[in-house]
Amino acid sequence: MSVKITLPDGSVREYPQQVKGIEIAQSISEGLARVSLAIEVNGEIRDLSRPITEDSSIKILTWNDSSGKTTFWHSSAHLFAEALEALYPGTKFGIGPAIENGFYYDVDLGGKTFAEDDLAKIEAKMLELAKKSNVYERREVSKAEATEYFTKKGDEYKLELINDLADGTITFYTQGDFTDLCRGPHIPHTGFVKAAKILNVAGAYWRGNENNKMLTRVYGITFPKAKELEEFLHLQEEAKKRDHRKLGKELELFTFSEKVGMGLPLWLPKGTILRERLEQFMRKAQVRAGYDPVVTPHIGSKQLYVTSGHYEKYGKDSFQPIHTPDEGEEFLLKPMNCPHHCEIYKHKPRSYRDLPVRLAEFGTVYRYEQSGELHGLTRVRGFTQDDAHIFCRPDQVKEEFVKVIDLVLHVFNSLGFENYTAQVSLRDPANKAKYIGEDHLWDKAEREIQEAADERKLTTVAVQGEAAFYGPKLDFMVKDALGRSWQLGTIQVDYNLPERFELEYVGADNQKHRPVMIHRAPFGSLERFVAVLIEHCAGNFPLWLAPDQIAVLPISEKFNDYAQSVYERLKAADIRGVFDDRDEKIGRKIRDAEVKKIPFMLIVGEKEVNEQKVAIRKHGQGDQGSVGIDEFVENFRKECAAPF
RNA sequence: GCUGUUGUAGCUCAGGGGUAGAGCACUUCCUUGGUAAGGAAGAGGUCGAGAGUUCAAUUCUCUUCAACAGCUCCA
Repeated sequence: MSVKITLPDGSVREYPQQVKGIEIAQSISEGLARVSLAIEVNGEIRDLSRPITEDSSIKILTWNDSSGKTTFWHSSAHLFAEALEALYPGTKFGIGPAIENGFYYDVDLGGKTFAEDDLAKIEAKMLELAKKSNVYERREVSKAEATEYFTKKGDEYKLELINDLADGTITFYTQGDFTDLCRGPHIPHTGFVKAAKILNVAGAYWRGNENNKMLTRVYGITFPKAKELEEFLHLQEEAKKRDHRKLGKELELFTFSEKVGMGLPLWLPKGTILRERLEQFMRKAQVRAGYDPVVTPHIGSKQLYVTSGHYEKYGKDSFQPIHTPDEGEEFLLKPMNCPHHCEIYKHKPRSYRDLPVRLAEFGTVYRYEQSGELHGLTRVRGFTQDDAHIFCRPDQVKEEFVKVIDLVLHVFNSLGFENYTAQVSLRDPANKAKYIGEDHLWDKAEREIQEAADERKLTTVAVQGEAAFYGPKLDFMVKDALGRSWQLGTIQVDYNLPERFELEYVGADNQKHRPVMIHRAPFGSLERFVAVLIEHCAGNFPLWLAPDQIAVLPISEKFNDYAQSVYERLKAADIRGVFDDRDEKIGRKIRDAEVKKIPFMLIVGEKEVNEQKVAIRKHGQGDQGSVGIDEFVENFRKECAAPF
């Protein structure tokens, strides 16, 4: 008996039945066999040591395959656990999966906390055990046997996991003296691990439930070559330099004050320019797309939010009502703009001919985020949404939704955001109590979102339980410099608030009908968008956004008058910048302007005064030669063209 | 909110039971310099806040506030 094995290049080879992955690798080449970590068999990743019993399509996985890395890191989690058990006997283990960069393991250290040198000790132990090249041995065990093993070991977490597994599906993996409950697969042996680093240690609730005990989550990463670890750590350092919190401070874009309150950003003058440029960009795009700007107050009476359902849903977890001298009168800081916009819609009767009505507002909202959640500008307690609500007829929903997708993509393209994920955020079918509204309307809304996304050929991922309480969403997720994912643009279909606010329009049949609402914010919030933008361009903003576009740098005081006149001419041409007339050498002025990431430096000395020119130096690119001022302004305008 | 770590000058950080230090930034003076840091002097801090231990606390203990990492949450 033999099996037909189809390789990734389409070629088919015959092997004896029970052939092992490693043997296939060897038959291809010894070199491949040496670096093989696992094998993909008909889409399933397996140990190289497991026999293949039927005709299959396979792929030998190495470090160059992402699933090869995943397997490597998962096996490294076991190696970590082995090291931990050797150093700290009695440690109990939760789960230890591979993640995007490395792995983590949730452990119960019985009250112990790690110090710096503990981490170094663990790393050393991991490498010591790796050197033994211990084989990861797979063993199928009965539920009873598995239970017995971990009962004896006294690991209640593993027992809980086993309890949820069906008998006959349980496997153990053993390497060296360490045995773990694990479905696998694993790399052949520990010897592949040549570098290990414990990255950080944090708390994590057992099984992600905040009512459970908090375990210690240890994050680590390993590599098959020491040099790759160095490179990884170097990249991490580089990423940290792009952190918007660091750049925001250095470039004087925004700040926080304990006295003002946590999570309440203070926009500095330079950050405000950035923000206002973005607002202007969006305003123009929205006027073109048929939106009407509106303005509403920062507070609204409690009754408004009782009607919308926000009060019931978030009342206890939000800023508490503001009381007036009048007995029983309460106002809430607005957490959303939609209720206000509903009332604008309602101020007069609407005809089907008027729809869609698109009301847009840069609305500042306040949400009482948990203290541990606050994070620079990406998660704050007061922020401004580029919000709008589209009130339309049911037959217009899809068309309107698609138009909004186009607007979001226009924004992302204009700012060079290419690596976004379009996420269809659905409700959690297991927990419908979290949401308001009727099933069939939810189903309809979810369907419409997916159809609209398909129409624009967006690659989407659907995630359950991520919907807003009043409706499903299409969220545009973008990663920050440190790999954390944030929701920027969002589009939501809502059948519920129109119901709650009793919104109506008169149809062609002269009957009253209920409109549908689309909530949408292409930036999401200005704060978060700016944060991600800062990290995306590392503080080197596109010219049309840069707070300071030019710096005029006289070579000595003698040329200050000419430099000043140059600066005034540029200012008159709406070019933003600084005039550095400090008593410093030109090298110093250049350095300071470079550090501030100012796109253009205009250097003037004796030569430029005589020729009535300016010497141009571009940020990061050095001397560009000199030109007349009018010529510079003209070139600048071309280069500065905003995407609107 | 939870677990852990951290909190010293505007910024980045050192120090440590006897009321504090560096570099950069800032001010003044010297210097008038051609493409990434010229020189000198000066000023600047209740050592996050509150309480306790002590003859003495910025240092030790507790509480609290904030930041950071992760978890949980995110209209």
